Amino acid sequence: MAGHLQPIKLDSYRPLRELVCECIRQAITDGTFSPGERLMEIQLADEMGVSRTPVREAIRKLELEGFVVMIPRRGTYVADISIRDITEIYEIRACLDELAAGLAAERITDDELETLNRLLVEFGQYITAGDMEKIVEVDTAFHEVLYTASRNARLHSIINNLREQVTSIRGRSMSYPGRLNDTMNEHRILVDFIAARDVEGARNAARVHIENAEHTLMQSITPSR
Amino acid sequence: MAGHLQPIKLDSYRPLRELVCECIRQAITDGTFSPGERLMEIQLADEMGVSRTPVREAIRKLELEGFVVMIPRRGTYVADISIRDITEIYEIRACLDELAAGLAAERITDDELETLNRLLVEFGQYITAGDMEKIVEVDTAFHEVLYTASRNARLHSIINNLREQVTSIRGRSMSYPGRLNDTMNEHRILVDFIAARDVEGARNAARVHIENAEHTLMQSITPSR
DNA sequence: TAAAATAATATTGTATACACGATTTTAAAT
DNA sequence: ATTTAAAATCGTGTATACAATATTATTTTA
Repeated sequence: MAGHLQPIKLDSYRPLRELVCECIRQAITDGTFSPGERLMEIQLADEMGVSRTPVREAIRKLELEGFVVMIPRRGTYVADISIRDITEIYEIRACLDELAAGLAAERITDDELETLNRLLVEFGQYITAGDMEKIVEVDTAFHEVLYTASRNARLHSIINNLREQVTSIRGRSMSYPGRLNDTMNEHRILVDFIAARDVEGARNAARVHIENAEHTLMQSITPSR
Repeated sequence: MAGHLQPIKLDSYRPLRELVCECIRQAITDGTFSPGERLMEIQLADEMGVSRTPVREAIRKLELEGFVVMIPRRGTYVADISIRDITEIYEIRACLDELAAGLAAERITDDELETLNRLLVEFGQYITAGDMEKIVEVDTAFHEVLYTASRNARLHSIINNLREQVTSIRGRSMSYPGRLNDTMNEHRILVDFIAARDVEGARNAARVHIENAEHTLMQSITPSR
């Protein structure tokens, strides 16, 4: 096993299974658990200081979200992401992000537009400062506002899920030379189209952005082949 | 409570939670449980002759799939579908079915194409015979082959989930005058474009089909307003 | 020594027991 | 009669216990 999990702090009012689920998901996306690694219920439960019951329910959820793979009677394994997976995910995302951008161009509020512009400025500042943690935070906030502006909660959650499925490897893509600035520029273009209420322009900008992101991700995964 | 559930037959090798999950999902989609109805774990467990554990895990899954809504410490309720939900779902489906049709036009095998044509013929025969059960069966098989042909398993499962979320009310849409024949014709057009490997044509046909299905569904839900 | 069979162990699947919180019912007071 | 408070009831949340199965280790046999 790669690393440790911190014990669950049950200060919250939320069900344990939720906390446990987030804890394991976090551990998967931040690399504490490696792809293919086996997750054993008793071990996880002990490390987090809870019983197997909430752990099991959390694992069921993670299975649906695609973070783990369950083989009945055999156990649970951290999902391994393949080239094929990335292709599938970005095939769908190109389509859904295009949809979301078009809807946002029609439905976004002035407040949200202002927030997007502010986040873009912050994004640039953190690139200059080289603060990776903040960059990820601002990027996440940016997409959150964008997808909210589509006014389609299901669309929002489907895209979020697809995004999360590649978070474990997105780090590599972000450290790809020049990719951060490209990302910012592509976001800038997208926001400008949305601000102009140009649906077609926004859709194209979104598609281009996703296709570039996929391309970089692929490059950073298969570096020297 | 509306109706009864049959006890789970554990002839199978699959985990109980899977069987229980399908049983409850079936009961929701076929109307045994009404929207808004409360689902109580002990009661469900007793009716199916199992313990609460697999029932709970099944409910977690159904929550992720959108069939039930859980309020912590309060209970589980059958999800109620609203006009807003339908709008959201079909907004996404128009986009994803378009994608799937385009991919299928590129990737379908001759065998699959043959199957689609055969299913279309059967569809027409069952319309003439007025056999609703068989119509649903053939329709499901048709879409299954189509989405498989897209060669994108995630896309397949996302669309399937969106489809299932409206199954509880799709019955009304299917009994809408003339809709079945329209459906068949639209499928015919789609298959012809796919057979001709015409990606753009297939995409358009798919979009039109979904938009029409949504329109009919809306009509049949708000009949006299 | 290698392969197969059998025993031991570990882990998942399911059931049950207990704890906590919410809701409802009942009683009392205004 | 209505409102409030308290207690009882009911259901979910969590923990633990038991059963079934898969894996590993060991022993036996070729």
